[in-house]
Amino acid sequence: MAPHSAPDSSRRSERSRVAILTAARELVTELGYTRLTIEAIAARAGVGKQTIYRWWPSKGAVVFDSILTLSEGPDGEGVELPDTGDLEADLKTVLRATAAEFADPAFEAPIRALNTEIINDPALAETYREKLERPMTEAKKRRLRSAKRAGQLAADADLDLVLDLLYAPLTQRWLLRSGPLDEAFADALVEATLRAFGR
Amino acid sequence: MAPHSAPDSSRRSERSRVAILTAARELVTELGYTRLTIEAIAARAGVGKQTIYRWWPSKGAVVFDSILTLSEGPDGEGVELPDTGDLEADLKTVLRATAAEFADPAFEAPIRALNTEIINDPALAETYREKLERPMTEAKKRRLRSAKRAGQLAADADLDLVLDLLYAPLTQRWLLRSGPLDEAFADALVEATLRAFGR
Amino acid sequence: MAPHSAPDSSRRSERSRVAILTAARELVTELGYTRLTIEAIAARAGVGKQTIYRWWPSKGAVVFDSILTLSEGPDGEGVELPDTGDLEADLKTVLRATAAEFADPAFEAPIRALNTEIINDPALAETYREKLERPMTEAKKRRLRSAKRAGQLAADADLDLVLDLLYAPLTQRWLLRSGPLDEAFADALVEATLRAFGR
Amino acid sequence: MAPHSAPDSSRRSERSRVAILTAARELVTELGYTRLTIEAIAARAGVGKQTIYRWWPSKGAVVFDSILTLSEGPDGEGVELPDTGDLEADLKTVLRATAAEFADPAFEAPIRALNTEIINDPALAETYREKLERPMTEAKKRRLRSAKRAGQLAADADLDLVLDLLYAPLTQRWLLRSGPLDEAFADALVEATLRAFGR
DNA sequence: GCATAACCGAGACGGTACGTCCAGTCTTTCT
DNA sequence: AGAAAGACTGGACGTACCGTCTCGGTTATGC
Repeated sequence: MAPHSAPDSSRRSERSRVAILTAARELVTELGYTRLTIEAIAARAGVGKQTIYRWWPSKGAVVFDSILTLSEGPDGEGVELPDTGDLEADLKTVLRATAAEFADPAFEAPIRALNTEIINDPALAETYREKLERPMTEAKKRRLRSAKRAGQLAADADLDLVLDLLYAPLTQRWLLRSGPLDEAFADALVEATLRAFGR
Repeated sequence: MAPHSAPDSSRRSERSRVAILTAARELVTELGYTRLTIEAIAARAGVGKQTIYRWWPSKGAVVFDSILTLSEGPDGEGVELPDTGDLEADLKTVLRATAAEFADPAFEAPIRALNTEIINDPALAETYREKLERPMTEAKKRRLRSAKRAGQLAADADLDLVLDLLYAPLTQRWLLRSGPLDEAFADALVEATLRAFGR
Repeated sequence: MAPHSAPDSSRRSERSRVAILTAARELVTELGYTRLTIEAIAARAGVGKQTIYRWWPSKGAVVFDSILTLSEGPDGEGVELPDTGDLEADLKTVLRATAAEFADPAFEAPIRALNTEIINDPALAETYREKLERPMTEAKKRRLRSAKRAGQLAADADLDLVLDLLYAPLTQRWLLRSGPLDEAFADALVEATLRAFGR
Repeated sequence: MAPHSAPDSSRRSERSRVAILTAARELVTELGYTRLTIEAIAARAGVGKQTIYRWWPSKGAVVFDSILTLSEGPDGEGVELPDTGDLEADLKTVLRATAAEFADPAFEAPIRALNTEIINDPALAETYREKLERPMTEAKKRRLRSAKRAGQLAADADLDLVLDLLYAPLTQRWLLRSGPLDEAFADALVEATLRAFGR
């Protein structure tokens, strides 16, 4: 079990912890991050404000934790990308799925909230990379290494750079709403990246 | 001259307008966007709060305008990228410069503030693209079209996609602090992109 | 007009001032002083809490002011005791009236509140003596001096002491509920005091 | 021994009881009654809050009990006033001593606290009269009856009234800080009272 | 050339939320 | 079972800002 989902202390009320995280997730979806308040979370969760302040240092930290619980199945570590043997097809599948996820209104508000916080809070950014991004990044790199072995990716390709080329434009367009986020765009990203690093 | 820098009315006090924008720029650097308040801007500018509310709809709009004045020379439209005839060299120059700008503490706080607002405010995002991004994008595209003519870039290359590949990873790394932002990274981005779209 | 009933500033909202004082008076009667809260006063008065904190330093000060307005007719200074020429009869009238006032539930809660505050706050006690007690004391002394001139009171009687003997036992019994507060007691106080200082 | 000073149960920790009462007495002196909190008492006494709530119904009750222990010698009933045969001299001695006690800073805070509570809590007032006041009152009355027998006090004097005249002005002046509390005042009270009830 | 209306600085106003403190209750662990 | 410890819900505290609203005091035309 991931450590953040366990009580920090044996005295801690699991009931309250879950109620707070649930309320935060709901409210950030309903109101957006800026209009979300600690008082509203406490009220919705049926909890004293002090219980929130006792266990989280800031609104951002609560929301962050509430998002962590979203993306966490029974086995938080077992993320794996499809590997059909065809790198281009697999990447297109994955990027199309990511683009679709960005369009899902249930994810939109929390993820924008998360990014808002991360931009302005280096400490939270560090936690984010550790807890959320790294497992995903590792899974992606495993797929890319498999592609290298299969001769579908240049052996000397910098995997971090490859992932940046694939994902940064997608995230950027979504965050700044600077262009369409359709499957054509996802495909074009994959194709361009593989032109740069393929073989 | 851009309309936002001109008085909206002949009655408007230019002295106050400048004082407010200056105070906003200073305070966002000192405090960060979140801790910045309209009251503090008014106090620092020696201005009544109403004068701010009269001319700007939100804190974000003030900060946005204050950043506009930053990036505006005597002629806001005349941005031009270097064109030595060597696309790769020119792009590396420009991307290295962009990376350096991101590291400048005088730019850091306001630009983070700007991005925070843009993520959460679609209307502001639209204005941002119109006023700040488009002129830059146009200049970049002019340079890329020149490269196409010179046979240094594929004739059918999607210029928006090329620019995304070049700039999104840079911006992303800076915003999320997810990796080093050095000249090697800038160069690698240019090289990869040209491998994908070169010839 | 007494100074405390005028706005401290030309900007001050008379409507709010009166609403706050009225709400305080009502609430102290309904809830008692201890259970009275600034938040409740603000809510009942339809006023922001800050408006209370802007003009009064403490809950005690608000309640005190609200009581001042109680005991203030169109002419705050013109208190006068009856003077029929018969000191004993007049004092009995006045002390009986005082005892009756203590029994009036509309006065009970505020006056207990006032005493609670005065006991623990020397600054408030000073204001109390200045604003509420002194006018009353002066009126009482005027009556006693008239009695001296009429030969009904020893010429060398210490008027402060006489007033203490008359009033302190009454107030004490009421505050501490240490005995009956009836007309017989009031009469006995007057008789004893006149035996000590009469002629 | 008075019941409040004995454990209410054989299980009760005498160590905790004493620690709580001591902490309460110290804290009321240091902070005054209003700023005194149950939490602070528990912390200073090294005791769980529950232990206080288990044995006392309110903050006032704890403070009251802590004051009882102050005024309680090995034999709580054995108070006796001096009886030299000279009533006036004896009363002056006692009233001067009372005035001096009021001036003692170690007594000041607790006794003000006690009065604050008594004014607002009829139940506590009853207990107060029973436990603290009555023994003192009885002792005083014994001395006055002795004076009656000696022909120094009118045989039909209402002893409660006599005591009110002697003590209420003293207590009043101290509580409301309405005048000097010196020996001259104590003497004048005795003299006036004996003029009213003497012979 | 003088009124008059928009703008200005100032700051009080009704509110909302903050982050803290404490009340009084409940639960866990130890003795 | 009582006690120390301390987390819990709840509610008030006093503060900071929000965005709105007067209040006088300049301007700066436009009648």
